[in-house]
Amino acid sequence: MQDAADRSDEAGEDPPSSRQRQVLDAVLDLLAEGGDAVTMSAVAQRASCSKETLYKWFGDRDGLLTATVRWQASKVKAGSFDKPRLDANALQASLEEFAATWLKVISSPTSIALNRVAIGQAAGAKSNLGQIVLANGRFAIGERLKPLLEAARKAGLLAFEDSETAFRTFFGLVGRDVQIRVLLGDQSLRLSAREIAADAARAVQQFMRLYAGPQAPARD
Amino acid sequence: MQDAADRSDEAGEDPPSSRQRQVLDAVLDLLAEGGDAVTMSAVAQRASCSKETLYKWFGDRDGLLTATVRWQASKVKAGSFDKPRLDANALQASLEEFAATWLKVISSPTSIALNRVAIGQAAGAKSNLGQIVLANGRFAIGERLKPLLEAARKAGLLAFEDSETAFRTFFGLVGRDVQIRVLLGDQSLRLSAREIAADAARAVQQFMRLYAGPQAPARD
DNA sequence: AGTGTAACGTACCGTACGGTACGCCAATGG
DNA sequence: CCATTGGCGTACCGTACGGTACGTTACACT
Repeated sequence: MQDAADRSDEAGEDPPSSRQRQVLDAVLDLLAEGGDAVTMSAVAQRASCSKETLYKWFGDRDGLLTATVRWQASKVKAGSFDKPRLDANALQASLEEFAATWLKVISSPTSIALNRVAIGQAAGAKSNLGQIVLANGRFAIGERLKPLLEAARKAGLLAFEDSETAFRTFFGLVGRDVQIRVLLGDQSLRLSAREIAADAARAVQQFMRLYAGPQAPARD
Repeated sequence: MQDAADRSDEAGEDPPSSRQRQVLDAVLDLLAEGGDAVTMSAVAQRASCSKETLYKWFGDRDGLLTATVRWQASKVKAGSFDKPRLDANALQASLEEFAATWLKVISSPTSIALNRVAIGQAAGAKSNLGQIVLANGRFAIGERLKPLLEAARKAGLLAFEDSETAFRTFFGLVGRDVQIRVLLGDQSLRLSAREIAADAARAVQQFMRLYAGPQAPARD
């Protein structure tokens, strides 16, 4: 049977095939309609494949979930920063876009469900699903934002010692209590596109106020 | 048997008896050593009581968890604000105490485990455990902090339109990415008492900078 | 002491779910 | 046209856990 041989995907590095992507989309579907519904049988049924195939392709439930997180992350990868021309307006616009994107992601049903599952798994010692989610969420966005922050510092628009610390403040100003509230199922929190834009603008304004550099335009 | 009669605790309002508190402490124990270990049998064994008693007292697993959350919350209730004399230093000290207490709570194993369980339950439509946790966590601290913020505004130390919004900013500046990271099991985040104090001081300083009122002392 | 009640311990039931086995079909390749 | 392979569907197994039943013990009240 040579299990070890065809388990090169065990490290989770191989990009999924087209059929596999269909399966992962089925997982995402199920996830979106209530995280507790994601059982191996349900996935197999939804994706019209057999459970045995699932186990062959993904090893076990954890592997399936891990692949799903990576797949979802690969879809969201967008809006990276590459503006060589950086003035105060461009910085503000870029930061607002980052903030709005981030808010949209963390309040999306898919992300909520994924985070819930990962957090549930994080209780038990086994499984590094939480790490995967962190790497593709919080840390990925940090790495994408830092170049922008550093470019802004170079241009004198921002001033800070450590870009990690500056980013964490930005993260806090943008997310505030949103993530914990949606994760705990707070129904009173409704984020429309308009509110997201307003929140993003407010967060960026506060951030700029805390981290304004020598070249930053004077405020009021 | 008159079930309905002796189920006056079904609403979850009655304070637990001493023996019941022992049981709840057992749950807290189990919770702290890995949230997945909290099974009804494990609780019964740890608390040296029978499962039947658990069901009689708490109705079902959800009721037990709910009672545990309330019990834990009742232990943490501390450090409320009642200083009539409010100057900049007192405000800063109070805010820092709030921030430090909050950081200590959300990074404690008990709180992490409790939040994980509640988030896990929040996936399914049933159970309002998430609401309970929110009410005793995020919202409780909000209600405790707002009087302080409003007193500070009255004294001209802070300026803001809406205390809820101001609080949310404070919340974000204090918590930043801490809660999501600990919930997802990030091992690289270690919060010593010293770091917590430093973080609290930084958050308060940033907050005061954003919300300084007319009577606030000039900075640098 | 006798009776009643609360609660302990344990055994038990049903179900849900992760994981495996196996039979069948369909396409591909000689 | 036949054989091999990959994948579908289904049935099945084992276990873990929520919830229930029941016999027994310990204490309280009269």
